[in-house]
Amino acid sequence: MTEKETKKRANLRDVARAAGVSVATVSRVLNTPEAVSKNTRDRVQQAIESLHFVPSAAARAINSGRTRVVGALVPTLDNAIFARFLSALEYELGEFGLSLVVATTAGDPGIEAEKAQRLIDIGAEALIVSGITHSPDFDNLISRTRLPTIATSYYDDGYSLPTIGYDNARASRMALQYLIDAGHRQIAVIHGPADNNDRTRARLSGLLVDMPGLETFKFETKITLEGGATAIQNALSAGTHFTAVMCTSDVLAQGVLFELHRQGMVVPSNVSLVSIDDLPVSGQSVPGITTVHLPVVEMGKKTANAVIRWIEDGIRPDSQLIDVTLKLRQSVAEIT
Amino acid sequence: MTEKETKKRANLRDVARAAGVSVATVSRVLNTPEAVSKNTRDRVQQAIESLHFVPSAAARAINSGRTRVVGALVPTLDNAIFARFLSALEYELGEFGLSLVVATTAGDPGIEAEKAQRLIDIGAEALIVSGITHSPDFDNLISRTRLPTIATSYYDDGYSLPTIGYDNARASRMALQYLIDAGHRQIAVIHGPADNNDRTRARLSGLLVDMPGLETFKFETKITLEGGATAIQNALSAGTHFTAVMCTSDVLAQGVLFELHRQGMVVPSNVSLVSIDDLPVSGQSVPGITTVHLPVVEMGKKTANAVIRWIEDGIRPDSQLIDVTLKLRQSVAEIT
DNA sequence: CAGCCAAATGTAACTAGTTACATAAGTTGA
DNA sequence: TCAACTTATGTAACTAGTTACATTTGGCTG
Repeated sequence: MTEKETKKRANLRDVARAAGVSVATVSRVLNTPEAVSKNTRDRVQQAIESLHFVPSAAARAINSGRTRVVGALVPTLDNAIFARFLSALEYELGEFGLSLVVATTAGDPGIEAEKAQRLIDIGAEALIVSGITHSPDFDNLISRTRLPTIATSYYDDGYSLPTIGYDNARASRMALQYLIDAGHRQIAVIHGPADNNDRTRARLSGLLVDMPGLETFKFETKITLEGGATAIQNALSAGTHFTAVMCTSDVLAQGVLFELHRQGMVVPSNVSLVSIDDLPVSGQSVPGITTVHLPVVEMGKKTANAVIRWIEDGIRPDSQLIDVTLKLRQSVAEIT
Repeated sequence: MTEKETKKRANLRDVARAAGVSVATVSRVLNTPEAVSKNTRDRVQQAIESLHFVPSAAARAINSGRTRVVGALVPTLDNAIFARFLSALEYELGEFGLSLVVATTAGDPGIEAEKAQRLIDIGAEALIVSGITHSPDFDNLISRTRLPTIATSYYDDGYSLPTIGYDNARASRMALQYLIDAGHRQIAVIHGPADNNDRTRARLSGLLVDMPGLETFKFETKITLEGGATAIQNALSAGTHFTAVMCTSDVLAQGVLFELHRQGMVVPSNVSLVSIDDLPVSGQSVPGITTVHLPVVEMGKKTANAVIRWIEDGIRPDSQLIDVTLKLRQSVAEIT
């Protein structure tokens, strides 16, 4: 193996030397080829090919001040609600030539701060996070770097960062109200961990309706199918009477539905079920689950566009409230 | 608004000037703080704070030659099988200080080549792709740039890039064989688009078992719950007789299961069902679906480690075959 | 108190591009 | 035929860091 073969990547100067031109000319071939005569252009192209030259992204970035990278921090990729959001976000950013770095936090503010630091280290031009509850380290980082950052899945006009999201409390109240209107008064509420999760807390707060005779029984569990199944088992064996189950996310509702099915209970004739998210599965399951539609695809688009305006034109976006609607399906029966 | 406020980010020189030291000293405070006296260090730190100084990632990268970014190209984020893979990949890469840029291709080789180019443009140190079927543009790009690239979800020792994945043909044959062993001879096969998808094609090829009396009826559909539901409707109304359904992915199987349920057919007493993927939902659904477990989390880890060795130590990984196993659950009945 | 060494800091040359400005060559018109 | 202009190319100074090497400073020893 000769010295030459082990040598590192060719740079602009190497190409210029090989083609017998100046670095400026090579740069022109790359960026404004029409400004270079066909003859020289071909010669430079050939040198580029034979040296396997690929321009350094870092060197370009240092000049333009742009990395064209946006970072997103989400609790997990395992819940389709985030995957769908990221999918829309990635697509829309891509339309504007921006790339998306995804970092998962497992819902841990410490990990979030760490990964946010890393995203900044790699030169992310903007950050997208979930919710408005973050660690002091994270808050300091954002205020110190003044990096364009948008909080999603949560609307709060008073927050220090622009928020693009929905009213989580309203979403759960809509679901609850539907149960109430159908005559339900004893309701098991199955929700994810409330610690460090302002979306969950907001959804729980939305259930604090002061109504005589209304009883809710809360069961906390992890947001997985299995978590939903375990929680409804607990609810059933707790001996409390309830005619309906309300889940704070569709993954839980799906787990509940499966477990009820397994136990021989039929939705909605034995128990009613409502939820929040409206993942595709809630439209396909049997019965279809009545759930509050969270427009995460729309949120992804709006977030992407807001980010683009912010980093491209320096216009800090206003917070945006995205409307939610209750999707009526077959999982709720009237209590007569 | 004064000139000063609209000015752009502070750089090393600005900090040095403000602290009354040289750029080298500021750089030392950042990288080897112990080499700087407490006094100067504090002074520099203060200047950094007050100027909101954040070191430029690009300038760092230009010196180190490292961006610490890895790019992954997947067909979609909407299928949990890819989300789970990326999740494991991101986690493992993160342990080594690498960030993951995710790009979706919608299974289109043209988009894949485009996004690969963009990943290279932003300085990705390595690429991870799905399968071994790519556009000529993509192939040229990889061979020209010699960028470390690993093909996943597919094992093929003879491919030009290292592959880390499973034997897709074997996976589907395992599922089929299980049906055959249970006495099934008429089998509806529901699969995703075979165009541009070598995983699907390999899975279909695994079904070409030469066995007297064995009949398979193929139905192509899009890989969504709804796609599965539509396909099984078509299979039922096609008038062909089958005692079992084999799906090439769990999302389809789930759609089939829901639709069969909707039609009042019971799995497995009326129809048996097998699949490939082993998403969590197949363990929770009723009945649990017998499906071939694809170890995507393990694949994510192995891919991450291979990438790290490649870019960190220059050791190009060998292809790795990851074993698949049939996960027995309750969706298959014996034909007697 | 000179001499020596280590610690602290500075100078300037790197990394790999882009680009303003200068210059050379070739074309056109008076 | 020479000024005026266009076109093509080169020179060198930027971008924002890192780092090898040089220099200064201070403490300790003989």
